[in-house]
Amino acid sequence: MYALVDCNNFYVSCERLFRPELNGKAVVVLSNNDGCIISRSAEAKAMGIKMASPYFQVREHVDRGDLHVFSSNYALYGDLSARVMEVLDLVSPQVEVYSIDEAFLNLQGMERMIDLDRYGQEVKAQVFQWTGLPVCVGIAPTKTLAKLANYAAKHFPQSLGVVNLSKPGWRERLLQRTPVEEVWGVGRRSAVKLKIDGIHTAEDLANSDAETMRSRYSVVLERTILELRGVSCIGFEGAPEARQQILCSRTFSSRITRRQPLEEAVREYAVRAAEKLRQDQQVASHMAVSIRTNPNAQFEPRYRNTASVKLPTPTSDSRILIKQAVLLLRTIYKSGYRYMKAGVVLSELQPAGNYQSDMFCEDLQSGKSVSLMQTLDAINQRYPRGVTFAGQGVTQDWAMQRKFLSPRYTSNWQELPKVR
DNA sequence: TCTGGGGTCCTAGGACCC
DNA sequence: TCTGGGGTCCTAGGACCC
Repeated sequence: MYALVDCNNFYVSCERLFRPELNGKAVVVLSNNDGCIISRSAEAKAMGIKMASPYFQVREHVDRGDLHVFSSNYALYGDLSARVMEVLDLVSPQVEVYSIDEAFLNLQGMERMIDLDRYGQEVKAQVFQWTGLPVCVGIAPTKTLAKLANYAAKHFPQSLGVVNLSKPGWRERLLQRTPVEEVWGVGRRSAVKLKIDGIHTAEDLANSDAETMRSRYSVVLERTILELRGVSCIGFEGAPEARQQILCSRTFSSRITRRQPLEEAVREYAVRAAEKLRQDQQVASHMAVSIRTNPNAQFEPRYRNTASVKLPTPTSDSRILIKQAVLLLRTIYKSGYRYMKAGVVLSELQPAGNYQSDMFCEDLQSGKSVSLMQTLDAINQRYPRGVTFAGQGVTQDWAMQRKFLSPRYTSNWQELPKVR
């Protein structure tokens, strides 16, 4: 038995926590660079504002004053997320953090000892009391059904935010009422195809022939079908697996037309990726750099390209990664384009200090390199951007735009909320 | 004018081995 | 007219998640 605890409109709820006057108002949070809408309050949804729609399409509402808008503030959301997870750790024996705003609880064996509906209500009340953030809870024998239960808890107010599908009859009724595209694991592409095949509801999907669906769609969809029938195929993962790749990419605040600022950006992303790598105590042996123009632009030349390299020996040294990133960029850079975005991907990751070195190459991960990077990280942790590489650029005019950024209320002494 | 960022898993097809 | 059978590994691309 699983519970899925999911925060309601998480980013919007985080912003409202420190701006309570916005409760009951239409609020949205934008993606990086103030591009798209990625979180909406119930009121914003009711206005017909769609998920992922570009900001400029709803700017009218903002100008009229009937919509409040925030830039993404990940320092704030990350900190509040950690607090929610801490509460869940206290109320549940096993927690699997699934994303920034949701977690699965493993309730195996508990159903015989406690009333699950009441437990769900207690979890919800506890998170709200200790963090101020509203959550909904879905309880069911498989993860896919727990996701569905959570969907129901959010959509049917009479549920009071908790739905338990282990009660007889509930699962069938919910499957009948749920459109197939709301099922976890059914994306846009499959939903279109499923409807052509006459499968419109979660119930239709659960009743379809799993074998046939596997060959017509995929083994992933077959698992979803079994999960909807109550056969658990997706296991509980208490301890998170080591990451397989680290990606750092950003859209620029405005288009870049020269090589030099593009190189700055790529160095910056390589440094960011290397920092994450060291944080995970891993090293990488593969790197890719990609650049692209605006794929949505109708009337200007489009270009996108990626170059990659296998590193001679695995490393997490920023200096080496910067150098490689720039070399890769120079192989794909073409002048005459308006570049919109660049990215760096590190892959083939392994635990640091536990890899096969190359007999014919000098080991890049020498003792001096390790202690230099440790020093760098220690300084920058205390004083963000305290030490940078000159090539990362000083003014970084291309850096992303966040015009509606709220203070880092919980993670920066200078930005603590003031009570008058 | 203006459209995010960071991940995972699966599959098909090519290249290769004996 | 007619050219085997059984594998592995790698990569790119698609689909999905939040």
